[in-house]
Amino acid sequence: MPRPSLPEAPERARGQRDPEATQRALLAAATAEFAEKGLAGARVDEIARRAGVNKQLVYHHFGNKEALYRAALEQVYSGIRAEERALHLADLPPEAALERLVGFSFDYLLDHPEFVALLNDENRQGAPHLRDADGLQAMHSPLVDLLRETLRRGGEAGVFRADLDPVQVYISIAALSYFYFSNNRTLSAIFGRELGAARDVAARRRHVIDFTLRALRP
Amino acid sequence: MPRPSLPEAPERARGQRDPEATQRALLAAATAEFAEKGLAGARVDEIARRAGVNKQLVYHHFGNKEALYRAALEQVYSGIRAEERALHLADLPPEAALERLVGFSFDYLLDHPEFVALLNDENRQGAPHLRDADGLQAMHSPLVDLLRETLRRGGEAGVFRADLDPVQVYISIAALSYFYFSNNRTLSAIFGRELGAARDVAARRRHVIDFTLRALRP
DNA sequence: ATCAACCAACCAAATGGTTGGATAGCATCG
DNA sequence: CGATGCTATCCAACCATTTGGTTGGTTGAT
Repeated sequence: MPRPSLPEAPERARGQRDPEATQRALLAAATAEFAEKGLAGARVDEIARRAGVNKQLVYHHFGNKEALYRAALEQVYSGIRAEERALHLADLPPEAALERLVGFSFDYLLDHPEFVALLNDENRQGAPHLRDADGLQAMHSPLVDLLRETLRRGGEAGVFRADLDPVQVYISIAALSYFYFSNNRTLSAIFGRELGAARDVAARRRHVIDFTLRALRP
Repeated sequence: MPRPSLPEAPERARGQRDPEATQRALLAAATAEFAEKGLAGARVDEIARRAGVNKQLVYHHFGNKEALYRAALEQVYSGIRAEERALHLADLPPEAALERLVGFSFDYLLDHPEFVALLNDENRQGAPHLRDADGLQAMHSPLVDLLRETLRRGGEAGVFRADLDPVQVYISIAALSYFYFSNNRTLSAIFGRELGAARDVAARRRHVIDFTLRALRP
């Protein structure tokens, strides 16, 4: 049985209510709109249209445009955190664990361009919405702890340097993948090469893993 | 004799004209405004106010808001390209040359936050303005050629791997510095540590150089 | 050398489409 | 029936762009 509605639109029998589905639809529409156009460029009318609901429901359920933006930000953040927590690296030998960690960082950004776009916009503004987000404490990525432990194990086993700062390494791992996606279009323009093509993406993935592992060797 | 005017405002004796100074002032004001608020968030009124000229001059000299944005983008790009061309690496041994190259990339972004901010905004939009910029051909960074040559020399001397792709290495070098600055606020929030402080910036600079040089070793 | 024509630089105010948000009322659920 | 989800309609503020000019420098014919 095919669903004719937009993917984001809540399915609602005539005259029925489903506030949770409405909020989900609004959040999904908002995430897409804010990712495409940023906070300033996004239009509340368009978000409501995409969600298939009346514009006033934005104000009813979220308060105002900026609060909706904050909700979208928090949601994409909690999305990546959830997947990060599902990574189990303790079972793997240090080098394999690190390869999985780096690969995960790369793959997640590849699969979630809206995360990159939203974070880009938020950072250009100076991250004012993330600063006073509720779950800021819980936002600290579990990856840093996983990384710290992996580096420690690798240091003991003699496959990694022993004097590594996990925070610096974490930032570098994130950087090598994030920059490739966030600046993909300008890089493609500069190099006259379509870096978004599957072939180039795969080559970049290999390079990032290789580059990182080599940098960590003793 | 102190000048009471804003730094961006053209000095103009009463009733005098100076179209070039006006355009410079508008470009400077536009760069700052677009960097702070993005294309969508920037206000033409505010740009004119910052430049100390009448709003209509934006239209007289540049055509419209988007053309002014493009001009600002092209200007910041030509700024970094100019400094890149001033780098002479051929005289240095490969490792020293690479250290200088990486250090330059880092320092330039540190000193030019408006470059990072503008590029962030342009990329989130999908880089439509850079795509049809006039000097696209001339935009190809001379750094890639410098890097290619440096890697070749290092490969022959046995201090670098011989199978390195200069484009991938260039992207990685740019990434390690760019991401730190572009995402500085969210990283600071996540780690609860002020990564913009001079101490942290210096530590990052050392890390980036070290990380890169180690990754390139045979 | 003078001056009238011309045009770029400049300005204040108007325009009109857009947009975030408000108001008022209807519908449905518990 | 009271509270909450929801819709239609409205509106004041905002904002990019246009209009309709004035002003000052330059040019070329006299």
